[in-house]
Amino acid sequence: MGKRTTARVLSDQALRLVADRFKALSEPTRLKLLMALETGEKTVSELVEVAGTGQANVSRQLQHLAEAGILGRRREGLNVYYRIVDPGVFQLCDVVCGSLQDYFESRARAFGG
Amino acid sequence: MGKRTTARVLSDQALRLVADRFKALSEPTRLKLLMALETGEKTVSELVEVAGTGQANVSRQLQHLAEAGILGRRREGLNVYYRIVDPGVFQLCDVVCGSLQDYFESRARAFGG
DNA sequence: AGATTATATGACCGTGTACGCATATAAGCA
DNA sequence: TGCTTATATGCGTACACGGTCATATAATCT
Repeated sequence: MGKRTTARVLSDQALRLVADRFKALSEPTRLKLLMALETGEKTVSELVEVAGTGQANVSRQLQHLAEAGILGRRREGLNVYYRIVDPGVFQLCDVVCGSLQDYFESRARAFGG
Repeated sequence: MGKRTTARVLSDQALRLVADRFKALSEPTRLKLLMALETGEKTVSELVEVAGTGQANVSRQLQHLAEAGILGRRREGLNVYYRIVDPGVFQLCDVVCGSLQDYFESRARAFGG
């Protein structure tokens, strides 16, 4: 699987969409919420416990992720349950974690690790 | 490959690193530069042609990507060549593109596509 | 109806950053 | 030494956005 010889071509509009997807994952708070949701749907209150920030902010970040097409929303009485609807998210995290591991391991070796 | 039953656990520091990686990919200009580099290393001038923005900005965005560990830098005379050093980048783009495709296709079906 | 609980939203502040303009640095050549 | 070209950087501006506080909305119960 070498380098491409033909350029990947995406319209500016498509590029904007891809960039927005990445932007949705570019904040620790949102990543923390996603990790908490990996084991199943949770209410906003439950997520506030985990997030380490206020309820208003959690509500906003959840909305952000929902608008990005990553989360789904379901009301049940007083509670609102959020859940992951885009299965690709954790694949992305795995790839990034792998890259970071490679990155730091190579630097560790550079110092005689 | 179903849902995890045990929570993914990443320290706040690790979360920051992952978020920063995603942030590096969260701008159309930077994505455009990466796509242009997929077929091989290029000089800043060549990249300015593609980017649709000024030389100063291109230089900055390249630096941003280099500091994120995604690009490498090599000087040769007057020119500076940038190249991809993190092979995971395009895997990430592919996953995102796949997710977006699923997303819009499901919405297309909702309108009788 | 009113009281209570869960969630969302308006207003605001501070910070980060993309971009453009001008200028500085680096490298090669006369 | 200048002169030219390629790249980087300081500065200013505009804007987006995370976070907090206070308040609004939604739903349930008495």
